[in-house]
Amino acid sequence: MRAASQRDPDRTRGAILDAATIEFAKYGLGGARVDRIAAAAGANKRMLYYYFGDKERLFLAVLESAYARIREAEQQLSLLDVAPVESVRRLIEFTWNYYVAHPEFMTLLNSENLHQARHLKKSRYARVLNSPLIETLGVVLERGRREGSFRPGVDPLQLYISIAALSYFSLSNNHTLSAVFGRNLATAATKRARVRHMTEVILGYLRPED
Amino acid sequence: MRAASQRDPDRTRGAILDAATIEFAKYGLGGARVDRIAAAAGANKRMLYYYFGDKERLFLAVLESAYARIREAEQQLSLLDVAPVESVRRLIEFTWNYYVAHPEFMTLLNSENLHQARHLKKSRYARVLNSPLIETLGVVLERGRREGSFRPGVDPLQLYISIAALSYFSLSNNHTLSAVFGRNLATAATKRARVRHMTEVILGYLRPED
DNA sequence: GCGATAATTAACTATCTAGTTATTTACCGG
DNA sequence: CCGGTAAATAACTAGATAGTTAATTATCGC
Repeated sequence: MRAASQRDPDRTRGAILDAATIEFAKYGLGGARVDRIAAAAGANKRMLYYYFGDKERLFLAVLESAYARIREAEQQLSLLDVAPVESVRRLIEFTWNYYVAHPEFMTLLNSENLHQARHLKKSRYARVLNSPLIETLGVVLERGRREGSFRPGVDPLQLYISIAALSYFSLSNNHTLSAVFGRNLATAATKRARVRHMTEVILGYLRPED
Repeated sequence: MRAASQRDPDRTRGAILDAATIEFAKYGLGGARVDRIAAAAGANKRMLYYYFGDKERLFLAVLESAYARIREAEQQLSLLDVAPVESVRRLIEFTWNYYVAHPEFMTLLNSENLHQARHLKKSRYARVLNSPLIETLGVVLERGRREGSFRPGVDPLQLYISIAALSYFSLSNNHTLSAVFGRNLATAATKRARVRHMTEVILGYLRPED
């Protein structure tokens, strides 16, 4: 630990990255303003270019750090320590809770998809961003099948995408859904109903035939 | 029908709306440029303000027309003419195909959600946009339950959201998913596998107990 | 403590951008 | 066929915007 000093590259870089995460999440890549990022970070705008090159590379750094955080959180999940059904339930709830706690992850991904993932494609990190969860989920599905609680032939990647989809869509599109259906879908009660439904869908699907 | 003339308010207005749909879908609200919209529409930029007021109100007009188009397409679906299982299958495939054919619908919605649906909330149209499909789906679910092919207690709105979610997420986030999992999820084969999986998830969930 | 270098600052610029002003022209009812 | 109005045009502006230049200062190894 270095004593607080007038210069601290790590702190400055980190403050810019944090401010950029908030700015990009709030306004998208096109709507984000580098001046606002610098001001929010309490840094001179020049430092943004000093550490990240330009706005687009800063955006990539923001994306990479957002992915790193969700992967880190996923590591805390101990899916192999509990029964398969409980394991899937846990994954669904984790996914939901993570998106609720980190809505910026969704808006950043939306922005990146608008741009056809052109920043992420340049990432030398991309490999690392791949979730090791898919393999673990494969083990869980196989265990569940053997003990008779899951159907056979479930592709873990497809299932993982479906679990993400159910939470992501209802949270990310919550505002337009609420506006169009004329109901507030963001209350505690409607959120609980949504988690219950999603869990029923996935576990209902996984039930073996007969 | 008026003969082609040098002036045609409907054509000009329509050309601006079409160009704006493409521009907003491609760059988002923040990244869209009114000069590009005017140029693409072959109209003087001033006409954009003449017909729509400003950029934000143009964006709302684009959103409203996009919703009107999907609701119109939904009307073509005759869900009550076939058996319940076939009806749900048809809804899933319709949803998928519509998003595939109209990817701009998803990016426009993402943009609007980024801005917390603040444009749609101002819309005097929003109510009308509410889909009558939910009621129809309720009838289908009830029929299926009575004939023994569906489980009881399924909320039609929740199911509709889940069906939309499964297609929407995999298409909208296709680019980041492909980049992160190092697989091309946009080939004809992977798309077919996705539709098969989604259908299995929904119909598997809807199966009655025992 | 000193010289090199990394970190930081302020001021600047060329270009872009949403929106406006002022004017012109096509068209339609009478 | 003409006068009023709706539709369209061109030129402009004030402020914003990403990125740069050039100079300054703190820190660290020696």
